[in-house]
Amino acid sequence: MITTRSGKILNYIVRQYIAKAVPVPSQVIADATDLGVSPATIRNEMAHLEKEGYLIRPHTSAGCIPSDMGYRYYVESIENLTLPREEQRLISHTFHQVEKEVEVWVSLTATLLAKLAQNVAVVSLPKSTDCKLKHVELISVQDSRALVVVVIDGAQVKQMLITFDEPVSQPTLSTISIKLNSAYAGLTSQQISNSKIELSPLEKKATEFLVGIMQTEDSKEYQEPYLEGWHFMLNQPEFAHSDQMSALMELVERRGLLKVIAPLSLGQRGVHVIIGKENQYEPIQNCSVVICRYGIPEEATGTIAVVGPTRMPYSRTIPTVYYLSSVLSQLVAGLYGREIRSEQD
Amino acid sequence: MITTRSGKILNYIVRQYIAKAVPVPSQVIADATDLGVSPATIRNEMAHLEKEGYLIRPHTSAGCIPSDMGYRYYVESIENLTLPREEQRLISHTFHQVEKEVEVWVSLTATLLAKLAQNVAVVSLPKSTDCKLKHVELISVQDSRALVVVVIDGAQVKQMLITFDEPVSQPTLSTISIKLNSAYAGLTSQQISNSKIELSPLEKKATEFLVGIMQTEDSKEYQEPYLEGWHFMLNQPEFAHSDQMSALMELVERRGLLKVIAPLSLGQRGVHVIIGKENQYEPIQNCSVVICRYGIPEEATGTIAVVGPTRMPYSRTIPTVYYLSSVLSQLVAGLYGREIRSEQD
DNA sequence: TATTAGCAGTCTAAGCAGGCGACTGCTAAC
DNA sequence: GTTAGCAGTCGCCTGCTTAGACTGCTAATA
Repeated sequence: MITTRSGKILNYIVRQYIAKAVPVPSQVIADATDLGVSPATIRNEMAHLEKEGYLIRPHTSAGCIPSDMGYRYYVESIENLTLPREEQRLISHTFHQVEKEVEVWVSLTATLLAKLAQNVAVVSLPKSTDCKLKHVELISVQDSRALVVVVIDGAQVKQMLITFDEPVSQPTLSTISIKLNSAYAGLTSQQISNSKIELSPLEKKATEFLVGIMQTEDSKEYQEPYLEGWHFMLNQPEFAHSDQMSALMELVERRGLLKVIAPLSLGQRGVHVIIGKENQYEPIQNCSVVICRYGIPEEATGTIAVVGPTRMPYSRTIPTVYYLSSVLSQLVAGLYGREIRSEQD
Repeated sequence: MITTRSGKILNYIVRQYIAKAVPVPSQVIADATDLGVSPATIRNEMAHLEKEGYLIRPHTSAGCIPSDMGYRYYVESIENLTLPREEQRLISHTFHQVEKEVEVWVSLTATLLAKLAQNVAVVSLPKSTDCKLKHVELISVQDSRALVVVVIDGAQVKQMLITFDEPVSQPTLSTISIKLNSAYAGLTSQQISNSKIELSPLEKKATEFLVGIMQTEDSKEYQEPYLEGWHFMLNQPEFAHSDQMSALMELVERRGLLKVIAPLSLGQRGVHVIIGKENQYEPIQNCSVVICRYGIPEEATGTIAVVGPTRMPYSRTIPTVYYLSSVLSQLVAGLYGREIRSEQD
């Protein structure tokens, strides 16, 4: 059971350890806090906290470091912080200066987040649940080859090469484009493949590809997120000289990171923190993940997250993730022709 | 001056050191080579090679390791190897199984290359020197907002959000698209902005954006290459416990790697190897780069490279890079409606 | 002159002992 | 419940020693 005083002590230990990465001795706590008690008393409390699992002692004659439980307590105590106005302004300013493209926004978010959180940032593109066709265009590349360009609701653009059995001219392709657009605009891949309009063989083939692209898009979960900030992690004392780093990177490069962390945030609003062993997958069990969904619920959402050592400056990371997610949400809402009121304004 | 015998010895030392990562003693050389001389003689030769700068001795009582010069000698002696037929087939097979998209090809190349070379692979998208417009399309997103989708020669598709001063309907946008296409198709950004046709204010604005996108594309040098294989590098004994890794990663994440290595291969055909201090930039001076251009010279080219420790299996890496570059060249040629004969078939 | 055997010399890596310093845990007093 | 004080523990650093791995040199040999 945690009392007011032991809570204060635990809190201080976590903050101090996050800042300095060395075990915190009782003397320092007595000096730095306003509890007005001696180191000996602090030690008694520390012994309690250790017994209850909030602290870990690397060895008998050393100070304490927080356990996952200790971090958890700390994180619960600091939630709903907001980013200083000043930084908020700086961030939105940066977004106003770049091209208006989803990819650019997401990539910028990753860069900013990595820099601000001094850790690995992971940001996925917003993904529609069941994407709707906005526009399709066929463009000749070579005699019998053409490019199918598909614009999906939410300003996503996908393309694919298609090879017909015979040479097809651009005018023919344009005619097909017009027909497909008028027939399919606004529909989902499901609806398109169910539609019963008359199609020439060429149109049929184009439709097949169109449906294929949209289905790929529908089934694409958490692919190729934007990743930044590896070097920050390598600079952390707990990773610099270990080979855990290598395992983590391999996970990432096999496109596994988002698959591992994203499900944790599904269906829940707000920022979530997963600490150490709370993670299900071994390679990140000495990491913490600060994660949040963004976008328009039920329509198009993405994931934004920070991965770092459990010893992570949560009090900065959490509001940063939160603010960036709300900025991204607003931008994405624009693409879908919606306006959402930011909760933070 | 290198004699036949000292050449053989140097060669063996390099191969052995690449394989084992430990200094090579004279005894081992005497045992493993067919020179029929004693370790003492080998030592004399080694002393020569050291004096001339081909070898380095980590300390007096240790075997030798190759210097950059030593690696250079070795690399010169093994160039124009080819990949075994079997592996070639395996690779092209893999390419036949994926979607026909440049991004997918390039990404697959990076993945394969990293795995085959067991090091960091860097592959940039092919870039046209002066890109030509293939097709442009305006698609309504929200009342006064639209998406400009631009297809560039070579199957690259770019898009950008545009905001008009007033709401514009999709039919109006379609009309503009048709006009712009008939006027601009096949032209470069230069030619488009010079063209003197009558334009409505809306068309003018669309043209501005179109030109903007194309110019961005023209000026985009070596941006956002596909990178894979970091974890292999972390596993290398020379990087596992050093912080050179961190510097290298930072360089990469500031989008600097290709800028650093790509100029080295410009205007030259074939595979190039840059060893250690031959690199101009400090963070990669203990790395080697195996690099090659691919694509259609004077039209659209990209870069494919492997970055790894100077102690790198060149005899595998060089042919792998070469073969993958020729595969990519052929694929890209298809997109531009050309056929090139592979030099390797 | 080129090669070689043999040995002394050099340097690393690994293991051990001792001392120092940093904290804690405990105890007994307040 | 709190505290001072002290004994005890443990990690870390230093210096020392030893074993082992190679080389460089020298003098003999073909």
